[in-house]
Amino acid sequence: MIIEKVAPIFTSKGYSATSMSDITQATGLTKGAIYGNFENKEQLAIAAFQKNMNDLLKQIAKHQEKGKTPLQKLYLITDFYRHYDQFSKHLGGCPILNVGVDSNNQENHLLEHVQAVITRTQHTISKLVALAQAAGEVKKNIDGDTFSKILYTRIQGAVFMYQTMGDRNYLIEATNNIDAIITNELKS
Amino acid sequence: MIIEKVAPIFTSKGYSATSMSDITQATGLTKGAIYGNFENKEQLAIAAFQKNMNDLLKQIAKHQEKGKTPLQKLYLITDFYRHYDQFSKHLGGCPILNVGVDSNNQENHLLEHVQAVITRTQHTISKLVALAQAAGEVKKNIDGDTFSKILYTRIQGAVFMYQTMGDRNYLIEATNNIDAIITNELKS
DNA sequence: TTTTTTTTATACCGATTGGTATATTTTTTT
DNA sequence: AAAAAAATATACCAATCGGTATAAAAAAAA
Repeated sequence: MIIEKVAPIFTSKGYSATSMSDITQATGLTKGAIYGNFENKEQLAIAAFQKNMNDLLKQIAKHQEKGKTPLQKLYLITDFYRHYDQFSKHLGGCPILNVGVDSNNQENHLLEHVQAVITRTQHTISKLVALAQAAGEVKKNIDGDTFSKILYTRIQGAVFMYQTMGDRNYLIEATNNIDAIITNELKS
Repeated sequence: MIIEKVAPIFTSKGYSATSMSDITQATGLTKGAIYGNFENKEQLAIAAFQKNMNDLLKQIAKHQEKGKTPLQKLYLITDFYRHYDQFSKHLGGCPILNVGVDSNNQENHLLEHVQAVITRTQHTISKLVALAQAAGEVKKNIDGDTFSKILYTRIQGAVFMYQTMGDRNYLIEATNNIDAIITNELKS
Protein backbone atom coordinates (compact mmCIF):
# COMPACT_ATOMS: atom_id res chain seq x y z
CA MET A 1 0.00 0.00 0.00
CA ILE A 2 2.86 2.36 0.81
CA ILE A 3 4.57 1.48 -2.47
CA GLU A 4 1.38 1.91 -4.44
CA LYS A 5 0.77 5.42 -3.16
CA VAL A 6 4.38 6.47 -3.39
CA ALA A 7 5.38 5.03 -6.77
CA PRO A 8 3.75 7.66 -9.00
CA ILE A 9 5.24 10.43 -6.87
CA PHE A 10 8.79 9.17 -7.28
CA THR A 11 8.26 8.66 -11.00
CA SER A 12 6.80 12.08 -11.68
CA LYS A 13 8.81 14.26 -9.31
CA GLY A 14 12.06 12.34 -9.31
CA TYR A 15 14.08 10.94 -6.44
CA SER A 16 15.53 14.02 -4.78
CA ALA A 17 12.48 16.20 -5.37
CA THR A 18 10.37 13.65 -3.49
CA SER A 19 10.60 14.32 0.24
CA MET A 20 9.70 12.12 3.15
CA SER A 21 6.87 14.52 3.96
CA ASP A 22 5.51 13.96 0.44
CA ILE A 23 5.51 10.29 1.31
CA THR A 24 3.88 10.59 4.72
CA GLN A 25 1.27 12.91 3.24
CA ALA A 26 0.44 10.55 0.37
CA THR A 27 0.22 7.46 2.56
CA GLY A 28 -1.39 9.05 5.60
CA LEU A 29 1.27 7.35 7.71
CA THR A 30 3.97 8.85 9.89
CA LYS A 31 7.68 8.69 9.30
CA GLY A 32 7.99 6.03 11.97
CA ALA A 33 5.66 3.75 10.05
CA ILE A 34 7.49 4.30 6.76
CA TYR A 35 10.90 3.57 8.29
CA GLY A 36 9.44 0.51 9.99
CA ASN A 37 8.83 -0.94 6.54
CA PHE A 38 11.73 0.43 4.53
CA GLU A 39 15.38 0.85 5.38
CA ASN A 40 15.62 4.32 3.86
CA LYS A 41 14.36 6.59 1.11
CA GLU A 42 16.46 4.91 -1.56
CA GLN A 43 15.14 1.42 -0.84
CA LEU A 44 11.62 2.81 -1.02
CA ALA A 45 12.38 4.42 -4.37
CA ILE A 46 13.79 1.16 -5.69
CA ALA A 47 10.71 -0.73 -4.51
CA ALA A 48 8.52 1.91 -6.16
CA PHE A 49 10.41 1.60 -9.44
CA GLN A 50 10.15 -2.18 -9.42
CA LYS A 51 6.45 -1.97 -8.69
CA ASN A 52 5.99 0.37 -11.65
CA MET A 53 8.01 -1.87 -13.92
CA ASN A 54 6.08 -4.91 -12.77
CA ASP A 55 2.84 -3.14 -13.64
CA LEU A 56 4.17 -2.00 -16.99
CA LEU A 57 5.66 -5.30 -18.12
CA LYS A 58 2.59 -7.20 -16.97
CA GLN A 59 0.35 -4.88 -18.95
CA ILE A 60 2.49 -5.26 -22.07
CA ALA A 61 2.37 -9.03 -21.71
CA LYS A 62 -1.38 -8.89 -21.26
CA HIS A 63 -1.76 -6.72 -24.34
CA GLN A 64 0.22 -9.28 -26.33
CA GLU A 65 -2.16 -12.08 -25.41
CA LYS A 66 -4.53 -10.90 -28.11
CA GLY A 67 -1.94 -11.93 -30.69
CA LYS A 68 -1.63 -15.55 -31.72
CA THR A 69 1.58 -15.61 -33.70
CA PRO A 70 4.95 -14.10 -32.70
CA LEU A 71 4.64 -11.49 -35.43
CA GLN A 72 1.22 -10.46 -34.21
CA LYS A 73 2.64 -10.10 -30.72
CA LEU A 74 5.37 -7.89 -32.10
CA TYR A 75 2.79 -5.61 -33.64
CA LEU A 76 0.96 -5.54 -30.30
CA ILE A 77 4.03 -4.20 -28.50
CA THR A 78 4.05 -1.14 -30.70
CA ASP A 79 0.28 -0.98 -30.35
CA PHE A 80 0.65 -0.84 -26.59
CA TYR A 81 2.93 2.17 -26.83
CA ARG A 82 0.55 3.80 -29.27
CA HIS A 83 -1.70 4.37 -26.26
CA TYR A 84 1.08 4.67 -23.71
CA ASP A 85 -0.08 8.17 -22.79
CA GLN A 86 -3.09 6.66 -21.06
CA PHE A 87 -1.30 3.88 -19.23
CA SER A 88 1.76 5.89 -18.20
CA LYS A 89 -0.47 8.46 -16.52
CA HIS A 90 -1.18 6.33 -13.47
CA LEU A 91 2.49 5.44 -13.26
CA GLY A 92 3.31 9.13 -12.96
CA GLY A 93 4.94 9.10 -16.39
CA CYS A 94 7.29 6.63 -18.04
CA PRO A 95 9.41 5.08 -15.26
CA ILE A 96 12.16 4.02 -17.64
CA LEU A 97 12.58 7.49 -19.11
CA ASN A 98 12.07 9.44 -15.90
CA VAL A 99 14.08 7.28 -13.53
CA GLY A 100 16.74 6.65 -16.17
CA VAL A 101 17.40 10.35 -16.66
CA ASP A 102 16.83 11.27 -13.02
CA SER A 103 19.22 8.69 -11.59
CA ASN A 104 22.02 9.48 -14.00
CA ASN A 105 24.99 11.11 -12.26
CA GLN A 106 23.34 10.41 -8.92
CA GLU A 107 24.65 8.55 -5.92
CA ASN A 108 21.74 6.15 -5.59
CA HIS A 109 21.53 2.71 -7.20
CA LEU A 110 18.43 3.29 -9.29
CA LEU A 111 20.25 3.53 -12.61
CA GLU A 112 21.42 -0.07 -12.42
CA HIS A 113 17.83 -1.23 -12.03
CA VAL A 114 16.76 0.81 -15.05
CA GLN A 115 19.57 -0.65 -17.12
CA ALA A 116 18.63 -4.16 -16.08
CA VAL A 117 15.02 -3.68 -17.16
CA ILE A 118 16.05 -2.21 -20.52
CA THR A 119 18.41 -5.09 -21.19
CA ARG A 120 15.79 -7.62 -20.19
CA THR A 121 13.09 -6.02 -22.34
CA GLN A 122 15.36 -5.92 -25.37
CA HIS A 123 16.09 -9.61 -24.90
CA THR A 124 12.37 -10.32 -24.81
CA ILE A 125 11.81 -8.49 -28.08
CA SER A 126 14.83 -10.19 -29.63
CA LYS A 127 13.48 -13.60 -28.68
CA LEU A 128 10.12 -12.71 -30.15
CA VAL A 129 11.81 -11.93 -33.46
CA ALA A 130 13.59 -15.29 -33.31
CA LEU A 131 10.27 -17.03 -32.70
CA ALA A 132 8.75 -15.19 -35.62
CA GLN A 133 11.67 -16.31 -37.78
CA ALA A 134 11.21 -19.90 -36.66
CA ALA A 135 7.54 -19.62 -37.61
CA GLY A 136 8.49 -18.31 -41.02
CA GLU A 137 6.89 -14.94 -40.39
CA VAL A 138 10.10 -12.91 -40.46
CA LYS A 139 13.06 -13.04 -42.80
CA LYS A 140 15.90 -15.20 -41.56
CA ASN A 141 18.59 -12.58 -42.26
CA ILE A 142 17.12 -10.07 -39.82
CA ASP A 143 19.19 -9.54 -36.65
CA GLY A 144 16.86 -9.61 -33.68
CA ASP A 145 19.21 -7.81 -31.32
CA THR A 146 19.69 -4.92 -33.72
CA PHE A 147 15.99 -4.63 -34.38
CA SER A 148 15.03 -4.66 -30.70
CA LYS A 149 17.51 -1.87 -30.01
CA ILE A 150 16.11 0.22 -32.85
CA LEU A 151 12.54 -0.39 -31.70
CA TYR A 152 13.28 0.43 -28.09
CA THR A 153 15.29 3.54 -28.93
CA ARG A 154 12.58 4.90 -31.19
CA ILE A 155 9.82 4.25 -28.68
CA GLN A 156 11.70 5.93 -25.86
CA GLY A 157 12.39 8.89 -28.11
CA ALA A 158 8.69 9.17 -28.83
CA VAL A 159 7.87 8.85 -25.14
CA PHE A 160 10.27 11.66 -24.31
CA MET A 161 8.80 13.92 -26.97
CA TYR A 162 5.27 13.07 -25.89
CA GLN A 163 6.01 13.86 -22.26
CA THR A 164 7.90 17.10 -22.74
CA MET A 165 5.81 18.50 -25.59
CA GLY A 166 2.51 17.11 -24.31
CA ASP A 167 1.67 15.88 -27.78
CA ARG A 168 0.37 12.34 -28.19
CA ASN A 169 1.05 12.44 -31.94
CA TYR A 170 4.70 11.65 -31.28
CA LEU A 171 3.61 8.25 -29.96
CA ILE A 172 1.24 7.64 -32.84
CA GLU A 173 3.67 8.59 -35.58
CA ALA A 174 6.54 6.61 -34.10
CA THR A 175 4.53 3.43 -33.58
CA ASN A 176 2.97 3.69 -37.03
CA ASN A 177 6.41 4.08 -38.51
CA ILE A 178 7.80 1.09 -36.64
CA ASP A 179 4.86 -0.98 -37.84
CA ALA A 180 5.73 0.03 -41.39
CA ILE A 181 9.29 -1.13 -40.83
CA ILE A 182 8.09 -4.48 -39.55
CA THR A 183 5.79 -4.90 -42.54
CA ASN A 184 8.26 -3.73 -45.17
CA GLU A 185 11.60 -4.91 -43.86
CA LEU A 186 11.05 -7.76 -41.41
CA LYS A 187 8.03 -9.57 -42.74
CA SER A 188 8.90 -12.42 -45.10
CA MET B 1 31.56 32.97 -14.97
CA ILE B 2 28.97 31.85 -12.42
CA ILE B 3 26.77 30.46 -15.17
CA GLU B 4 29.66 28.70 -16.84
CA LYS B 5 30.64 26.83 -13.70
CA VAL B 6 27.11 26.07 -12.64
CA ALA B 7 25.54 25.02 -15.94
CA PRO B 8 26.98 21.48 -16.14
CA ILE B 9 25.98 20.85 -12.53
CA PHE B 10 22.34 21.72 -13.12
CA THR B 11 22.29 19.66 -16.31
CA SER B 12 23.83 16.55 -14.80
CA LYS B 13 22.31 16.55 -11.32
CA GLY B 14 18.99 18.18 -12.08
CA TYR B 15 17.33 21.20 -10.56
CA SER B 16 16.32 20.02 -7.11
CA ALA B 17 19.39 17.83 -6.57
CA THR B 18 21.60 20.87 -7.15
CA SER B 19 21.96 22.78 -3.89
CA MET B 20 23.16 26.30 -3.29
CA SER B 21 26.20 24.86 -1.55
CA ASP B 22 26.99 22.93 -4.74
CA ILE B 23 26.89 26.28 -6.48
CA THR B 24 29.04 28.18 -3.99
CA GLN B 25 31.53 25.34 -3.97
CA ALA B 26 31.78 25.21 -7.77
CA THR B 27 32.14 28.96 -8.18
CA GLY B 28 34.27 29.67 -5.13
CA LEU B 29 31.84 32.44 -4.25
CA THR B 30 29.59 32.86 -1.25
CA LYS B 31 25.83 32.78 -1.22
CA GLY B 32 25.72 36.56 -0.91
CA ALA B 33 27.62 36.92 -4.18
CA ILE B 34 25.36 34.47 -6.00
CA TYR B 35 22.19 36.17 -4.83
CA GLY B 36 23.68 39.53 -5.77
CA ASN B 37 23.71 38.36 -9.38
CA PHE B 38 20.63 36.16 -9.56
CA GLU B 39 17.20 36.58 -8.08
CA ASN B 40 16.93 32.97 -6.93
CA LYS B 41 17.90 29.41 -7.71
CA GLU B 42 15.36 29.06 -10.48
CA GLN B 43 16.57 32.12 -12.41
CA LEU B 44 20.08 30.76 -12.16
CA ALA B 45 18.94 27.40 -13.50
CA ILE B 46 17.17 29.09 -16.41
CA ALA B 47 20.27 31.13 -17.21
CA ALA B 48 22.34 27.95 -17.06
CA PHE B 49 19.98 26.14 -19.42
CA GLN B 50 20.02 29.00 -21.89
CA LYS B 51 23.80 29.13 -21.78
CA ASN B 52 23.96 25.40 -22.52
CA MET B 53 21.50 25.73 -25.38
CA ASN B 54 23.41 28.68 -26.79
CA ASP B 55 26.58 26.59 -26.76
CA LEU B 56 24.85 23.62 -28.31
CA LEU B 57 23.03 25.45 -31.09
CA LYS B 58 26.13 27.48 -31.92
CA GLN B 59 28.17 24.30 -32.21
CA ILE B 60 25.59 22.66 -34.45
CA ALA B 61 25.55 25.75 -36.67
CA LYS B 62 29.33 25.73 -36.80
CA HIS B 63 29.38 22.05 -37.72
CA GLN B 64 27.00 22.78 -40.58
CA GLU B 65 29.33 25.39 -42.08
CA LYS B 66 31.35 22.60 -43.69
CA GLY B 67 28.36 21.83 -45.88
CA LYS B 68 27.69 23.91 -48.95
CA THR B 69 24.22 22.82 -50.01
CA PRO B 70 21.12 22.50 -47.78
CA LEU B 71 21.18 18.73 -48.15
CA GLN B 72 24.80 18.57 -47.08
CA LYS B 73 23.92 20.66 -44.04
CA LEU B 74 21.14 18.23 -43.21
CA TYR B 75 23.60 15.35 -43.24
CA LEU B 76 25.89 17.39 -41.00
CA ILE B 77 23.20 17.72 -38.33
CA THR B 78 23.04 13.97 -37.95
CA ASP B 79 26.82 13.89 -38.15
CA PHE B 80 27.01 16.27 -35.20
CA TYR B 81 24.88 13.96 -33.09
CA ARG B 82 26.97 11.00 -34.20
CA HIS B 83 29.66 12.42 -31.91
CA TYR B 84 27.31 14.01 -29.41
CA ASP B 85 28.77 11.90 -26.61
CA GLN B 86 31.91 14.02 -26.76
CA PHE B 87 30.24 17.40 -26.94
CA SER B 88 27.50 16.72 -24.41
CA LYS B 89 30.09 15.76 -21.82
CA HIS B 90 31.10 19.32 -21.04
CA LEU B 91 27.45 20.32 -20.94
CA GLY B 92 26.91 17.76 -18.19
CA GLY B 93 24.78 15.62 -20.52
CA CYS B 94 22.09 16.56 -23.00
CA PRO B 95 20.32 19.65 -21.63
CA ILE B 96 17.19 19.05 -23.69
CA LEU B 97 16.75 15.50 -22.46
CA ASN B 98 17.84 16.08 -18.87
CA VAL B 99 16.08 19.36 -18.21
CA GLY B 100 13.05 18.26 -20.21
CA VAL B 101 12.52 15.20 -18.06
CA ASP B 102 13.66 16.83 -14.83
CA SER B 103 11.38 19.84 -15.10
CA ASN B 104 8.29 17.83 -15.97
CA ASN B 105 5.70 17.89 -13.17
CA GLN B 106 7.78 20.50 -11.37
CA GLU B 107 6.83 23.94 -10.16
CA ASN B 108 9.61 25.83 -11.90
CA HIS B 109 9.39 27.36 -15.39
CA LEU B 110 12.18 25.39 -17.01
CA LEU B 111 9.92 23.15 -19.07
CA GLU B 112 8.59 26.07 -21.11
CA HIS B 113 12.13 26.99 -22.10
CA VAL B 114 12.86 23.42 -23.18
CA GLN B 115 9.69 23.32 -25.26
CA ALA B 116 10.58 26.61 -26.92
CA VAL B 117 14.01 25.34 -27.93
CA ILE B 118 12.60 22.10 -29.32
CA THR B 119 10.00 23.97 -31.37
CA ARG B 120 12.61 26.39 -32.66
CA THR B 121 15.04 23.62 -33.60
CA GLN B 122 12.36 21.69 -35.45
CA HIS B 123 11.52 24.83 -37.43
CA THR B 124 15.17 25.21 -38.36
CA ILE B 125 15.33 21.66 -39.67
CA SER B 126 12.04 22.10 -41.48
CA LYS B 127 13.31 25.23 -43.21
CA LEU B 128 16.47 23.39 -44.21
CA VAL B 129 14.36 20.75 -45.92
CA ALA B 130 12.45 23.48 -47.74
CA LEU B 131 15.71 25.01 -48.92
CA ALA B 132 16.89 21.62 -50.12
CA GLN B 133 13.64 21.23 -52.00
CA ALA B 134 14.04 24.65 -53.60
CA ALA B 135 17.55 23.63 -54.65
CA GLY B 136 16.20 20.44 -56.19
CA GLU B 137 18.06 18.23 -53.75
CA VAL B 138 14.99 16.82 -52.01
CA LYS B 139 11.72 15.53 -53.40
CA LYS B 140 8.96 18.13 -53.49
CA ASN B 141 6.37 15.85 -51.90
CA ILE B 142 8.31 15.46 -48.66
CA ASP B 143 6.75 17.24 -45.66
CA GLY B 144 9.48 19.13 -43.83
CA ASP B 145 7.61 19.42 -40.55
CA THR B 146 6.94 15.70 -40.39
CA PHE B 147 10.52 14.86 -41.23
CA SER B 148 11.98 17.23 -38.66
CA LYS B 149 9.81 15.71 -35.95
CA ILE B 150 10.89 12.20 -36.91
CA LEU B 151 14.53 13.23 -36.98
CA TYR B 152 14.37 15.02 -33.64
CA THR B 153 12.43 12.21 -31.95
CA ARG B 154 14.86 9.57 -33.13
CA ILE B 155 17.90 11.54 -32.10
CA GLN B 156 16.56 12.22 -28.62
CA GLY B 157 15.72 8.55 -28.27
CA ALA B 158 19.28 7.66 -29.15
CA VAL B 159 20.62 10.29 -26.74
CA PHE B 160 18.52 8.82 -23.94
CA MET B 161 19.72 5.30 -24.65
CA TYR B 162 23.32 6.44 -24.93
CA GLN B 163 23.14 8.25 -21.61
CA THR B 164 21.39 5.60 -19.57
CA MET B 165 23.10 2.57 -21.07
CA GLY B 166 26.47 4.28 -21.50
CA ASP B 167 26.74 2.89 -25.02
CA ARG B 168 27.76 5.24 -27.84
CA ASN B 169 26.56 2.75 -30.45
CA TYR B 170 23.01 3.98 -29.96
CA LEU B 171 24.10 7.35 -31.34
CA ILE B 172 25.99 5.80 -34.22
CA GLU B 173 23.24 3.42 -35.30
CA ALA B 174 20.51 6.05 -35.07
CA THR B 175 22.40 8.67 -37.05
CA ASN B 176 23.46 6.13 -39.67
CA ASN B 177 19.85 5.07 -40.01
CA ILE B 178 18.60 8.61 -40.38
CA ASP B 179 21.21 9.24 -43.05
CA ALA B 180 19.89 6.21 -44.90
CA ILE B 181 16.38 7.63 -44.73
CA ILE B 182 17.57 10.95 -46.12
CA THR B 183 19.38 9.16 -48.94
CA ASN B 184 16.62 6.70 -49.79
CA GLU B 185 13.45 8.62 -49.10
CA LEU B 186 14.19 12.35 -49.23
CA LYS B 187 16.90 12.70 -51.84
CA SER B 188 15.52 13.35 -55.32
C1' DT C 1 -6.83 -14.27 27.79
C1' DT C 2 -2.29 -13.53 28.23
C1' DT C 3 1.98 -13.07 25.89
C1' DT C 4 4.66 -12.08 22.08
C1' DT C 5 5.42 -9.86 17.89
C1' DT C 6 4.61 -6.49 14.57
C1' DT C 7 3.18 -2.09 13.26
C1' DT C 8 2.52 2.73 13.96
C1' DA C 9 2.93 7.30 16.40
C1' DT C 10 5.43 10.73 19.05
C1' DA C 11 9.09 13.46 19.77
C1' DC C 12 13.24 14.42 18.75
C1' DC C 13 18.16 14.72 16.33
C1' DG C 14 21.94 17.28 13.74
C1' DA C 15 22.51 18.85 9.20
C1' DT C 16 21.16 21.23 5.36
C1' DT C 17 17.80 23.70 2.67
C1' DG C 18 16.89 28.34 0.00
C1' DG C 19 17.10 32.91 1.17
C1' DT C 20 18.26 37.67 3.39
C1' DA C 21 19.91 41.86 6.04
C1' DT C 22 23.96 44.03 6.82
C1' DA C 23 28.78 44.90 6.71
C1' DT C 24 32.92 44.93 4.08
C1' DT C 25 35.51 45.06 0.13
C1' DT C 26 36.37 46.13 -4.57
C1' DT C 27 35.62 48.72 -8.59
C1' DT C 28 34.21 52.72 -11.06
C1' DT C 29 33.29 57.55 -11.45
C1' DT C 30 34.23 62.17 -10.42
C1' DA D 1 42.30 61.31 -3.83
C1' DA D 2 37.49 61.31 -2.53
C1' DA D 3 32.96 59.78 -3.35
C1' DA D 4 29.65 56.81 -5.30
C1' DA D 5 28.34 52.43 -6.97
C1' DA D 6 28.73 47.68 -7.52
C1' DA D 7 30.10 43.28 -6.01
C1' DT D 8 31.18 40.16 -2.39
C1' DA D 9 31.44 38.25 2.41
C1' DT D 10 29.61 37.38 7.02
C1' DA D 11 26.30 35.92 9.91
C1' DC D 12 22.09 34.78 10.43
C1' DC D 13 16.96 33.18 9.56
C1' DA D 14 12.94 29.86 9.80
C1' DA D 15 11.85 25.76 7.54
C1' DT D 16 12.74 21.45 6.03
C1' DC D 17 15.73 17.63 5.14
C1' DG D 18 16.47 12.33 6.04
C1' DG D 19 16.65 9.58 9.88
C1' DT D 20 16.10 7.45 14.77
C1' DA D 21 15.08 6.10 19.72
C1' DT D 22 11.31 5.07 22.27
C1' DA D 23 6.66 4.57 23.54
C1' DA D 24 2.03 3.32 22.45
C1' DA D 25 -1.14 0.62 19.88
C1' DA D 26 -2.62 -3.11 17.10
C1' DA D 27 -2.32 -7.81 15.49
C1' DA D 28 -0.91 -12.57 15.90
C1' DA D 29 0.44 -16.49 18.54
C1' DA D 30 0.29 -19.00 22.66
